[in-house]
Amino acid sequence: MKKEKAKDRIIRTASDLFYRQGFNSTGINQIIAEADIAIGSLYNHFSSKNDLLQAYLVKEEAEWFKGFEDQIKNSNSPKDKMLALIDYRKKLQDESTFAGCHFIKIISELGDSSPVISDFVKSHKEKQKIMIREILTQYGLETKSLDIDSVAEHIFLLIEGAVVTSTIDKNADAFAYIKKIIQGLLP
Amino acid sequence: MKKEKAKDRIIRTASDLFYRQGFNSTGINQIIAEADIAIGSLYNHFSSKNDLLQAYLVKEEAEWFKGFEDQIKNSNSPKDKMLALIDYRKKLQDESTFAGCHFIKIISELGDSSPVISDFVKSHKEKQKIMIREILTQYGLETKSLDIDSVAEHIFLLIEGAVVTSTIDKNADAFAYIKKIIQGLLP
DNA sequence: GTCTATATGGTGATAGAC
DNA sequence: GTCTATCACCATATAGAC
Repeated sequence: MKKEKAKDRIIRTASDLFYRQGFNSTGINQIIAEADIAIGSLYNHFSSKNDLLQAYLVKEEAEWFKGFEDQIKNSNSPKDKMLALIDYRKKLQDESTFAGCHFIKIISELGDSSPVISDFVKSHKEKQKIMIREILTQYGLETKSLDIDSVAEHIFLLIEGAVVTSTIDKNADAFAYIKKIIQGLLP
Repeated sequence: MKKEKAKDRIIRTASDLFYRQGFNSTGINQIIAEADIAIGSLYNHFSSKNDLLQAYLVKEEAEWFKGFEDQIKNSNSPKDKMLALIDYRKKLQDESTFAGCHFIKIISELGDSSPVISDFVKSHKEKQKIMIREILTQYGLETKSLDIDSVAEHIFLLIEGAVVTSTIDKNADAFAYIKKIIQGLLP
């Protein structure tokens, strides 16, 4: 196994700190200390702290979809895939001890002060919605009673609600609720 | 009209800045400058920046429930009250140009670093849930088909999802969706 | 590419005069 | 109760040696 490169160590450390402490509460000095790297090296790889933030979000999005593909591997029916999506969001919350969604967190912290970040997050959530619609589409023509757009939005909003609620409550109860509801929504 | 007192001016200014810029991005110096107050006066009224944060959240909660009472004034049926709740959350988002929920924002920014704040937010959301259950209870015994706890949780999660989604999307579309869904859920 | 040293300005908080 | 002056520390970012 090759030694982890400086740049990777920086971004891994920064990601972890941004997520756990928040972006503004994480200083450059802490990042370089925990990554065991010099400040000059950091600014050699990243032009600014904001640049590092963008790299963090890009990485998280890639890992999000990769992790979901993993979760869904053994699901065949559209219904199983949708339930796997709920299990996946629940798993992410469990494993982080309910630290919340990376993307909701950063928007909550930065507001609209950085349009690049706002646009990225909006686009990320849009991708998730599209994914939900694609799963619903796999039901095929036989279930034309299914209003795909409406059901997709309903499911998406329930999941987002469950994620923020479980973050506040520090437990996964909300996921049990929405799993039951969504099972009822699907044929 | 009496002149606004120093303490009130401090908390009003701080609240506005905490909400728009975030807590960590707002410095004491900015607060005293915009409130046109000396730093010694601020620390005379509040023992720390965290103390000011608590005062902000307490004030926001009081205003939240007061504003909701106002919104609901002309609603008689339980159904109208529930729809008024959705309109109220939508109105708060519209008026703040989708700046989001004060309580979700602060938890997203601080994580679990301040248990006093975490507990306060959790308790605030619990109060909202209880309120939803109370409205459902007003349907009375004749609609025993209504599983109050389940429907309350369903409605609550949809609203929370709509609030975070509208914050990210910077539009109120999600509220139109959940209003339709919730109308369908209620007798 | 990585390092040390440093620049410049802001941070929350305190002391003590009036 | 409000003020000014000041503390000790930390922020992000840059310069230049190796």
